[in-house]
Amino acid sequence: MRLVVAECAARYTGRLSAYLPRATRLLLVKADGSVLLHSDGGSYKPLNWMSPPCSLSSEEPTDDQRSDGVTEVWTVQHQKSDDRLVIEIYDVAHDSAHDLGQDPGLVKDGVEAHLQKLLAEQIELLGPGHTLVRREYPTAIGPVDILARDPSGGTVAVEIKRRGDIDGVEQLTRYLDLLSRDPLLSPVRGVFAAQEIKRQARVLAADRGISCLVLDYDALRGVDDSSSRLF
Amino acid sequence: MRLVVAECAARYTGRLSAYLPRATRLLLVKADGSVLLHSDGGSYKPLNWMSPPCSLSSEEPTDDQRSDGVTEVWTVQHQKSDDRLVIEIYDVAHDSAHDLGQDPGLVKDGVEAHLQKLLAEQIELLGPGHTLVRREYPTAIGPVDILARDPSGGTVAVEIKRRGDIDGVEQLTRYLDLLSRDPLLSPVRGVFAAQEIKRQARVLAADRGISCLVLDYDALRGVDDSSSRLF
DNA sequence: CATTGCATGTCGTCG
DNA sequence: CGACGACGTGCAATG
Repeated sequence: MRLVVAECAARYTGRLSAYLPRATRLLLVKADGSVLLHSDGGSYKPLNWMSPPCSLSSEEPTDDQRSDGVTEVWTVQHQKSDDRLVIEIYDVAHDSAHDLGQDPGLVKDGVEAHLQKLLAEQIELLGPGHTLVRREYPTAIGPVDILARDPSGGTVAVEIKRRGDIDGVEQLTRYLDLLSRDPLLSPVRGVFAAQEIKRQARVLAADRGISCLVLDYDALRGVDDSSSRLF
Repeated sequence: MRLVVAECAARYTGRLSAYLPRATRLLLVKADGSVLLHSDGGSYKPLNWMSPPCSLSSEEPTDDQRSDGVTEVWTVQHQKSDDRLVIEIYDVAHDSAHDLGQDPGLVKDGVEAHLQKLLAEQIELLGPGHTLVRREYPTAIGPVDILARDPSGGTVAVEIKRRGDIDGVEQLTRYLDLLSRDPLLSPVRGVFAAQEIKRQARVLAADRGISCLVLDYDALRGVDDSSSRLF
């Protein structure tokens, strides 16, 4: 990894065209040739960048550029597309290289997957007498998160999201359309389950006869946590 | 901006829990206190990070940590939530600070906006005799990208995307449902326009009687480019 | 300030 | 390798 702090200007052309006026920034060159231009604020997204696979080449400035104060020109060209980032470098304040080695990578919990597992284990949250058919019930247009039976023999299709948005209701609606054509499953009721359900999603769900179920992650985990069980 | 290259381990807790095992990484501390942990690969997304507004504090390691080789512990706490990033620092290979000043920011072209403008100017792409009513035609559920009239006096609602996905068809369907209730507009036909239209979106559109229009950005620009005009 | 929809999204998984 | 959905999505425009 090479770290350069320098006054620079940059132009990106590819899926769009963008220009970055002259200012002092961090230029981060990774081992795979990818480049990030960071300012001293904003979020984790760089002002401009080139993703791997790409190649970096450095050239001498033209006479015009040199008279403007440019000391070096970097061209970062994407390997598989015509995306290109051209960086004009003026004064360099810092330049260092570091060997980082391979990174073991991030270890993280699932979220939607975890909610799905927990709700499947506590299927009675759908109402008394409900039984699980299966998680990830396959259909022609994709898997339904949870399929269950209610006590009267009807089917319940559950769509689970971390945040319940209008898109999730649309998705569940498509599943319900499809599933209710199957005489072995019909009638099919829909349940939209999420940690938080937006007002618009709630309205759309109500309009389509879909129930909403707010999931309390901590409560679900609490019941699941064997250390908190009494039996 | 402070740049630290060090062997470190990190734990994030907040919307999820994640752990980053011991390895050498870049720790980038911005002026607003935000922190990015980058490895020497991947794309512009850091392995772990804390977004502003947040505060960074450095503490002495506990005896256990010290005996493990930890020389310093950083705690980055988000101001408005309980998101927290704790970084255990082992050997430090590099540590430098730089004054970058304010950044003028990125100047970029629009994309969907540009496509919308170009299609509005070349509305005959919808078919001969079509006329533009207006761009961003307002409705109760949001603006329709383009509204036009066909030669028979019917209305055409156009939804424009850079990439035509199933969501865009759903969005257009909601507009069509709403618009066709207006006797001044009815009948309303739908056109789904994008630079690239996915197969599933195409199928769903066909099922709902919506036409698909693939936009060639270069061709649209070519016609728009005054230098290429003959008149 | 909350909501909405785009993004040079990036990143995983699965066919 | 492409497509599909989730994301600690981030981010700006908008009511």
